[in-house]
Amino acid sequence: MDQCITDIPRVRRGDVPLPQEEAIQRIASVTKAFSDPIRLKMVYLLSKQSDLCTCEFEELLDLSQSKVSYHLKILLDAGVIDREIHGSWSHYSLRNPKILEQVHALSQ
Amino acid sequence: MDQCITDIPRVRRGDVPLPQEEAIQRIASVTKAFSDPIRLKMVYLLSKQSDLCTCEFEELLDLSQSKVSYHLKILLDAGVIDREIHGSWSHYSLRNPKILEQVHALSQ
DNA sequence: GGTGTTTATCAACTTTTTTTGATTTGAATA
DNA sequence: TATTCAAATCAAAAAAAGTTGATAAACACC
Repeated sequence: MDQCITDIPRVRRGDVPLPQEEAIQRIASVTKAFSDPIRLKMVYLLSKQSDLCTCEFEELLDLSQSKVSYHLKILLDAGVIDREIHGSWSHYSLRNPKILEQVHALSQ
Repeated sequence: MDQCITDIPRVRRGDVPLPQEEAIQRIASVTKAFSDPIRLKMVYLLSKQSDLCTCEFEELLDLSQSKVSYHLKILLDAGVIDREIHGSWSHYSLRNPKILEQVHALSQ
């Protein structure tokens, strides 16, 4: 057989320590928040318009009210966006206004 | 009622142009690739050990062969990793060695 | 050729995520 | 107080993603 690049097996269990499971889960919850097209569009809209309420997402993305609430909650729980309540309205904004650039950098 | 921060409705469909659906989908495929704990660990391992074959992921993460192949394919299809075939072995490496830092920056 | 190794793929199943429509909650207004 | 409006929540259904064990393909070695 062709010589493998290096000897095999080269690394065994325990050779490379992994991060804490908790740290992995935290990162996964954030990347998961960005992994849905609807939520990416929401983040995009917030990067152009720094403050939007639920009904504006409905209007801009042509989505049902419960669908909008569902996705906003995922972004909120992941810490991607913040909510400010004014009367009956919920206003959302990006916690980090530069986040979209960082997401975009992942796919370059 | 409390005065809303601004008049409503403030923005309507078409007011904020969205990126092409295709561009959104491409970004989503990358963020989705990073949204699973197993795949995050794989990327982490590759950031510490620049080249690993399928069976090494099995050993290091204590996972079945088909599960490892399944997750590696998702990372490969998203363009996160590259594959080099040597005989019967498939060797994987990060397309962008700094990608883990960028992923980590998302959750800061 | 026959055997063993590494890896990918497949189909069936399980789990998770998303969607949908209805209901509930809280607040403003007539 | 009754009504209306914005938004969250719920339960059921649908869709997507992940897991599992088996099979297949490609290669090396005897």
